[in-house]
Amino acid sequence: MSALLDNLNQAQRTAVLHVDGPLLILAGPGSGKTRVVTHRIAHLLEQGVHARQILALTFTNKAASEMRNRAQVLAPGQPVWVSTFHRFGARMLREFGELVGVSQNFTIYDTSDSRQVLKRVIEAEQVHTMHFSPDRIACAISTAKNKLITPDTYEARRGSPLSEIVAQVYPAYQQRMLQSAAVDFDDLLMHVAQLIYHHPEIRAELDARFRYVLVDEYQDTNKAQYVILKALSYDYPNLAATGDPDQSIYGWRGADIGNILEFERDFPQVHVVRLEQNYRSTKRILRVADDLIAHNKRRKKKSLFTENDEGEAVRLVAYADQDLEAADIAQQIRSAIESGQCRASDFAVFYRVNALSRSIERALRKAGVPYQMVRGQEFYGRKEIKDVLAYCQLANNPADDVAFERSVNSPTRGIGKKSLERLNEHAYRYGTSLLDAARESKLNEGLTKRATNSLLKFVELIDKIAAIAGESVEEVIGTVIAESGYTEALKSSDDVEDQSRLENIEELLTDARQFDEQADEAHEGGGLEAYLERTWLVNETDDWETEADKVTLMTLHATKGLEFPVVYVVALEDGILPHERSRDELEQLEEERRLAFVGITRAKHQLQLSYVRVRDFRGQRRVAIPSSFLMEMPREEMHMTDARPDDLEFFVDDFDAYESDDFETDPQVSPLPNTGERSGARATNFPRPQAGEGPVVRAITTAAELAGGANTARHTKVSPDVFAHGMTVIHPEFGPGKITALSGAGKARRATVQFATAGERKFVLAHSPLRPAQG
DNA sequence: ACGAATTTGATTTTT
DNA sequence: TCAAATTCGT
Repeated sequence: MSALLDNLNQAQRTAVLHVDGPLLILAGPGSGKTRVVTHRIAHLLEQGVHARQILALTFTNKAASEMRNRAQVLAPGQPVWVSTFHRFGARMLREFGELVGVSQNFTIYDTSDSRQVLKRVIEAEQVHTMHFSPDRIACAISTAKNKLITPDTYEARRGSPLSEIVAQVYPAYQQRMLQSAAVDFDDLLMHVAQLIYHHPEIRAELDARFRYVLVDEYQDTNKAQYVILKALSYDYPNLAATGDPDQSIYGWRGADIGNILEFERDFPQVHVVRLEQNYRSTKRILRVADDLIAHNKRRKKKSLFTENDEGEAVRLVAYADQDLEAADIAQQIRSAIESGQCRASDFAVFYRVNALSRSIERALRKAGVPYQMVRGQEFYGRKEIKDVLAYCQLANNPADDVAFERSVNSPTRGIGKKSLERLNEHAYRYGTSLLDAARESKLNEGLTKRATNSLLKFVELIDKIAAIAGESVEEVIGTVIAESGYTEALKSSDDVEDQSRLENIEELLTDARQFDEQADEAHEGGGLEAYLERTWLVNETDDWETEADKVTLMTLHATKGLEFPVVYVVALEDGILPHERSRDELEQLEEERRLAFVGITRAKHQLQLSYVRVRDFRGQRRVAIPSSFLMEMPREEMHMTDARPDDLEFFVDDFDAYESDDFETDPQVSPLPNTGERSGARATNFPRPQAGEGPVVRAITTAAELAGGANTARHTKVSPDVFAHGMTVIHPEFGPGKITALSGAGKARRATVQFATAGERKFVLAHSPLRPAQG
């Protein structure tokens, strides 16, 4: 017992020793939250609480396995159920789903699958979607589900065309999903909430079953999750929520920060514990983070402190472009490793969007520094993997029309669009699944002999797979591969892509084998459905090798809960962080600020923030503006470096703006001394907006936006529409050329130009320096 | 019906 | 830039 409290501070002990009644742990970054939670679990067990009565819920699989493992160490042999919300939902639905219309063998559709369904529904219902994309509609449906608005309770708001469309599409979509025995991610929560709401006896049973519920990252819960948690904490109100409003970064997914801000109102008898001592970062890193987050209006004030060292100044570096940014970071890491003081795994590079990883990757590769990118979804999301799994899915759930459409003609068996249309008609008329429609294809007059034959053979194959579904997963998938002809089609192709597809399928088999072995060892779980469920709810992020000695590259969202000795956050630029889509709304802007906060507070000893003057993004070059967040950090904690290369010709040539007022420094602040650790680097003033409203840096954005991009100042005079096929044009670098192809209009207008000396090039005209030749 | 070729359009974050 | 959608040719 006493061992459990060793090395814990007062606040932490209070939390660990809390047994009954609601508990709210407000845990700042690096405050030892996971430690407290796991120790509390161990303490509960010591107090005689049965392991089965404890339920710990997290958002990510990564967090779940971390917690599970650490609890395992403290209390060996007492298997506490640690699960993600979605897995928990899935488990509940397998048990009780029939009560809300969900078949026991349901399939979980990922975003692209459910998007597919939505498109079909829109088509079938002949809904006029006006200018709203399926994405937009899907998003609205998702938002509704997160708020527990069901198809019957959804009401179109007057004056909102989108909501009118949703009111039409949502019920049809949901019906189609249920018909296919499929649920989407949001359904996993919504159906459970519905279940509990409509069946008080089940609610009571679950409340009693899970007497002690622990929730991690409570600030990220949405309404559905909130309702479920409350329902599980009614007769036994032992809900322990951990979270930090300042780390709420999933508002866009329906997370309601109000849940944590109002926890005390929801549970008046709550015991609140604040963990404010940080054990992770240096004083200076923490002050930078703290100053930044203090700019948020909607938050609970916290006083973060640490007894750690003062530490080095946080570095803020301005680079000329992303390649220099990447190269310098790679170089820094490389020399630190070579000096023997650090391992590659001490370093992490964070960015706002995945697309920004490219230059970093390239530079690290070039510098010979090992790295790993943590990106979700990749493996199970690959086409070939989904194709193979679709056979299994269909065998497990014959109503799964998405799986049917995916597998029926890959590899191609002569069942094309027309035949599928016929099948769909038949299925619609008789209210059957596509698989059953295929079974009856002899009765379907619209089908050709050839198609009928293929379909019957396909049905036979699925039946065969279904028959052996009880065997090991490896065997099932092996059968699919052997009998579907999928790999043969790949083997006979000489496309290099297909070669790697084959390898991926091999890997899938290995994965399945491992799953079988694990299930065997654990004497539980296993089976095809369990495996499929894992592919639906688990991504690679979860088996990210923490052990490997590699630099970690990840998006800011993926960093939550992690820490690294040295952290780089790149692209602190306006429009990237904060992201451009969050510019108008204060709430969203604050979320971006929290995102930056989360990234910064991952750093233990060293932190470098950087931005770039010119960024190539989505194939376009833009003059970048330093993030406004940089102005909100305390400059006395930071060391500013302007890493301009000595030769500036390139930029002077291409960017008039570069030497203009736009980046002029604030004369009132004296420059920091140059420490000269990098050649060609000089200390400079912090770029700030000029006084008064409408700072000059802003002016660029506006101009750039007006012209549909940057680097247009010199070229705006030439409208893209003056160009015509066959016209002779002049390019400042490539010289004269002839337009051989044109497409698009306005700022999207593109041209292919055959140059006399430089060969063929393609341009987006609005952003190119091309001009018609005179005369 | 199929695959190649071309065009278009869209790009945050994740269970 | 890159993937999806559409058109085109066989």
